Amino acid sequence: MTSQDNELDKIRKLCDQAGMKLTPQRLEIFKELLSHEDHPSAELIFTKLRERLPTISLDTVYRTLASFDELGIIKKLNISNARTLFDTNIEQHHHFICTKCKRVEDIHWPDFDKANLPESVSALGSIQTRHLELHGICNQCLNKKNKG
Amino acid sequence: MTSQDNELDKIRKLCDQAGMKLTPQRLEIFKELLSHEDHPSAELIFTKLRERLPTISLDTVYRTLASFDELGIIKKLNISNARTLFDTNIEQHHHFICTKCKRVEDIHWPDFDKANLPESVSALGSIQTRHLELHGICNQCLNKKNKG
DNA sequence: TTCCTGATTAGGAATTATTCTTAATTAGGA
DNA sequence: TCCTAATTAAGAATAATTCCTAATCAGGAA
Ligand SMILES: [Mn+2]
Ligand SMILES: [Mn+2]
Ligand SMILES: [Zn+2]
Ligand SMILES: [Zn+2]
Repeated sequence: MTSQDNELDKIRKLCDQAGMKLTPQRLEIFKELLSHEDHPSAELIFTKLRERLPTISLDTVYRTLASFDELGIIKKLNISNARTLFDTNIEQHHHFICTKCKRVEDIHWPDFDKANLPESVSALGSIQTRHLELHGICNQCLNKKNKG
Repeated sequence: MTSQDNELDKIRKLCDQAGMKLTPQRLEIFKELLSHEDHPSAELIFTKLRERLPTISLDTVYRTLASFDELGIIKKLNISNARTLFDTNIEQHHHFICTKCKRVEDIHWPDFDKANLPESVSALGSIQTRHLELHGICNQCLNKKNKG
């Protein structure tokens, strides 16, 4: 059993539990997501997918990604005010964002994930998730600067 | 000398340093920002401002807020994929965001601001700012739920 | 099988936040 | 006063996302 089969089992179960049909479109969007390790946009998924599924519509991609987000299969990100990105990695992690080239890299920091929040925070409400954004200049952009 | 005079001095100096004229529009937008302790949108500033400056244009508000952001007078926030919010508080701080009502509250956590980042992070590039987003349900929404 | 029903989709129109274009206005310096 | 560069108002344009609707699909009942 390949790792993809494993993932396909997962989506079948999740759709079933949610009472959502696993249509060919949903299945293909899911498979396309599997081939992206990073943070694709709906537009990118749509464009790639159209190569082998020419009749897919952008609306279906948006709708399906929203459903997948609700099911917890992917995560919608709000890290730029341009297009929404989707995270194919649902493990708890954070992000580094290059202010020059907008590159988004995963950051893992389990010690921080476990750290207690200040007391003043619990006074605001019930906290469910924490997400750290580190902004700066990535190495690639730093190199360009030094050379150019 | 009132606290507002103090702030007005600040904007005069900053505009001067940046070689940017302090036009009546920019001054009024700045004064309007002073009256918002929270995270107003460009639209809100525009609407409020139009009451006493009926000819102001939305474009000028957007342009000026972008300039103020570049000068470091305010901070553009990307916490939702709806309208951009601007932070009138430029001191280092973080945010709690209610997933129900979209309320945005400031969080101060100086110990975290001083904490060293993991080594793997410095390998990605040069970090300039850190911004933590805590997502959850605010007390007001929790109360509504219990009552309703 | 055939019919019915509800879910889903494709396609395009609509929405909406933001930016762009352009002509008019402003203010300061020669 | 005249010139020039910066800035503005107004509305058009852009672009990401959502909405609308008719067509398609799939599963169950008859
Ligand atoms: Mn990620
Ligand atoms: Mn704030
Ligand atoms: Zn970069
Ligand atoms: Zn709330």
